Amino acid sequence: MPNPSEHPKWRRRSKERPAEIVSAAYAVFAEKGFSAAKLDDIAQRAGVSKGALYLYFGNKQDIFEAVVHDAIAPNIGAIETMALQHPGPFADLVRLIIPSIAQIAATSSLGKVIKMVVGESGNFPELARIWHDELIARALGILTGLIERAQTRGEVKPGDPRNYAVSLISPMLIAVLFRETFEPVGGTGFDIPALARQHIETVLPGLLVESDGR
Amino acid sequence: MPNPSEHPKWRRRSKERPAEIVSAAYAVFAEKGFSAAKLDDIAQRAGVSKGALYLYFGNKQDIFEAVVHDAIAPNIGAIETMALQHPGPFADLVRLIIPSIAQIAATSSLGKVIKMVVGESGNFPELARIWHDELIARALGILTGLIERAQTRGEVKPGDPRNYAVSLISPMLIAVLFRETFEPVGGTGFDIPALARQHIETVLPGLLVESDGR
DNA sequence: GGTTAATAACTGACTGGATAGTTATATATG
DNA sequence: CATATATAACTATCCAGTCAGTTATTAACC
Repeated sequence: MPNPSEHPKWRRRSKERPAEIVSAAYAVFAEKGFSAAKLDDIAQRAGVSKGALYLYFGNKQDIFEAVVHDAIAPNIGAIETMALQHPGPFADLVRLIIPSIAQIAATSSLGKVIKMVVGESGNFPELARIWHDELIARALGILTGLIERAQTRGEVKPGDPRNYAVSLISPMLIAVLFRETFEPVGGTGFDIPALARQHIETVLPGLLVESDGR
Repeated sequence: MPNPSEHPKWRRRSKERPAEIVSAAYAVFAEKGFSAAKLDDIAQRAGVSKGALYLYFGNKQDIFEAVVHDAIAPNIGAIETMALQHPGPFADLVRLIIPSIAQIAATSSLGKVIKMVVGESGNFPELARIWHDELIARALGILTGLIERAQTRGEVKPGDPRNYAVSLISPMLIAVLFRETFEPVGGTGFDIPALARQHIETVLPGLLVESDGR
C-alpha cells in the first residue's frame, strides 16, 4: 500500500546524496575518529540507510578520503592565492598570512580533522599520504618558498627556510590540537588569534635582517 | 607428565610480569593506537596468554593508562630539576632546556605516545586527562614560570608568558608529530636538534629585552 | 631427601556484543 | 510499468573479557 502523495517513506535524491553523506561523515569522523565511527551513525545523520552509502561509496575508507579531500581544498586555496599575489615586504605578508591561518584554525573544524589524521595514520597510511601531499607539503612549501624569496631579497637572515616555516606556524597548530585534545578534559585553552599576534612579533625580530622588525 | 628441569611450558614470574606487559603494550599501542591494538598481540609479545593480562590489570584501558603513566615520569623529572636549579640568565637556560627537550623528543618514543593520546582522546577522555595533568600542564607550567620570573627580573619583554612558552616549544612537538605521522608515507622529516637550535636563536631576539640576544 | 598436598600462576577455548559489508525486497518516479 | 533508488534484515568477522581447567612452585610431612 504505497502512499504516493502524502508521506513517502523516502525520496530519490541521487544528485544530493553524496554531498550529504560526506557532510554527515565529516561530523561523525570528527567526533569519533575513523575506526570508532559507525556507518549506521553516518547513515542516520545523512538521513539514509546504511545500504544507501554503498550506492555511492565503495567502502568506509572511500568515504573517509572524500571527507579529507573536501576538508582540504577550500582552505588551502585561499592562503595560496593570498601568499602568491601579495607584493609588499615579507614582514607585512607574515602579519597577513599567519593571522589568516590562525583564523581558519580557530573557527573551522580543521583541528578535528588534523587530530583524526594523526590518530589514524598508523592504521590507514593512504589517508596520511593524501593529507600530507594535498595540504601539509603544499602549505609548508608555500611558506618555505616565501621565506626563500625573502632571503634572496635580503629581507630574511640566512638559515634553513623550511625550519623557519615550522617556527612560524607550529604554535597555531599546537594550539588547535590542544583545544581538541585537552580542553574537553579541563585544560585551559588558548586565545588563538592573540597567540598568533604575539608569536609573529616574537619571531620576526629574529627572522628579519633589520633588527627593528619593520 | 611435568618436565621440571627441562622446558616448562611457562614459569611463574608474578614480580616481573606487570612491567613486561606494560613494555609489550607500549610497543603495540605505539604501533597501532588504542582500539586497533589487540590484547592477543600484547599478550604474545609479553610472552603470556591473554588471560594472564587480567591477573594484573582490570581491563584494556588500565593497561593503556599504565603505559601512559610510565612513559611520562622519566622525562618530566629531568627537565624539571634542570629548569629549577639553573641560576644563570634566561637566554642560557633556554639554550639548555629546549635542546634537551628536542633530544628527548628526537630519540624517545614520546612522539608515538603523543600521537596515540591525541588520536584516542575523543574516545578515552580519562586518558587525555592523565596525560594533560601529569605532563602537559606540568611542562607548560614550568616553562611559563621561568618566563614569568625572567619578566620580573626585566630579562624578557612583557607579554602573555604562557603564549611565549608555546612559541618556544611548539616546533619541536610538531616535528615529532610530523615524523610519526608523515615520514612513513614519504614526507621529508626534520633534523629536530638543528631545528631546535635555529628556532631558539630565531625566537630569543623577540623575547629578550636587550635586542642583541645575549 | 623424597613424596604428597596446597596454592598461586597461568592457559586457551569460549561467549557475547559489536559492526562492516551484502542482498532480497520494496517503493518512488518518469 | 520499468527501473533506479533505497531499505532492512541478514551474514561474516573480529575481539574484549571470562572461566574451567592445567601446570609450576612452595610447603608440609615422613
